[in-house]
Amino acid sequence: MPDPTNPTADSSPDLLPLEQAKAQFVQLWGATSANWGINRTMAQMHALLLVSAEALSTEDLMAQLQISRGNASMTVRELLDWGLVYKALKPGERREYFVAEKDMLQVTRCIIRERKRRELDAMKRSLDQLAALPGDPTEPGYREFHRVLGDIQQLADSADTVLTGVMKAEKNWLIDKFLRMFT
Amino acid sequence: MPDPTNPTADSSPDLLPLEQAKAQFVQLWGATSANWGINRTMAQMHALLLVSAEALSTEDLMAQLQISRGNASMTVRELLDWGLVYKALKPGERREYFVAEKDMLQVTRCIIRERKRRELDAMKRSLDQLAALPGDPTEPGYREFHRVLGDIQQLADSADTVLTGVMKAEKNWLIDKFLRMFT
DNA sequence: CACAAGTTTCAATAATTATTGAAACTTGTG
DNA sequence: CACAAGTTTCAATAATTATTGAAACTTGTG
Repeated sequence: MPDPTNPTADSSPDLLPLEQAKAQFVQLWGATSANWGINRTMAQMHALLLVSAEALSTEDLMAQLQISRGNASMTVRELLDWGLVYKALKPGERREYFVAEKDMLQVTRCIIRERKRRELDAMKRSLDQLAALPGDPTEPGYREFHRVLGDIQQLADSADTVLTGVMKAEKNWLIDKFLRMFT
Repeated sequence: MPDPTNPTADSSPDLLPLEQAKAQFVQLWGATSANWGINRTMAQMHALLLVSAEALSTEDLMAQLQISRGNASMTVRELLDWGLVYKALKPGERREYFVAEKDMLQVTRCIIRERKRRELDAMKRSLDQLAALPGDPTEPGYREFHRVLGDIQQLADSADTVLTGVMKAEKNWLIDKFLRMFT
């Protein structure tokens, strides 16, 4: 139900240019996340906190993203779990505030750590199990199947090595190395 | 509606061990894909073709994955688009058969190429647009916002450099380099 | 310990995304 | 060019995933 009087629309003329730019960034980040198996609200909230100069409360997040209290609560907790956002308690205030980790290298590390743990590590375990299944080496497709499996395991190992390396990387180390490698 | 007489269940005793292992691999690949914004059928079909010694027809794919003709047709076309699967026409046969690209380095390249094009390149364009928006540098959050934006652009550039490098990499080059880098 | 302020949980529901299957289309062959 | 074999399209529907919002819970304070 589009409401032309609703002042939260993107191109609303009563937003400051900076606020408009921020809103666009939040939208962009949310849209991008769809391709990566991350839910839109989480990506938008992360984006919003990234470009906020001050800490935001659950109320602020609800208002700015137009989401329910439940959604805001669960999503903020998930961001805390990932290590992408910290609690910022204001002295004398009951209400909790949140700030994003702003160092993008640190952000990258958090994301790699979580996704590696949830996906790559899990997949490697499954592949190992699969490769260990008994089978008859004289069966026609046996050799083919185990070759493909081995190749995938090798690939997973390479990915693991690279991701672990990136996580350990110091600031600038990464870019230096890669530039040297690829140029 | 589970049907205990249905012989397509994973652990069916009338499947050869190898067939069971293949089926498990197809399942694993399909489940993993959920985290990556790739639909399950596409991942399962790719997995099935990867571990098939022979070319498979649309009929074969429908039967083995228990999917409709429409789904099979659209998914196989998508795999062709990505360059992950080739047509294999059998002389004297009307029906089309399909084989997967089996070189995993080549597979990696295809996937990187497509995802980079669809996501990273698109995102970089949006970020550039966003950074070019006019704004008042004296506004309180202006500096903060543009710093974050710049950091993200830098990160995107690094990712671009790395991915482009991987795409150009020769066989073994990649693993050699990475092992040298990270060990 | 009663209460107010705030947070979390989770069943119901909405929104989104994937799949079906029948009709339309294409293509090769007698 | 009629027909059979096969393929593609796409509106309807099913399955999945995200969100709401009210009730239950927690926590700090007078």
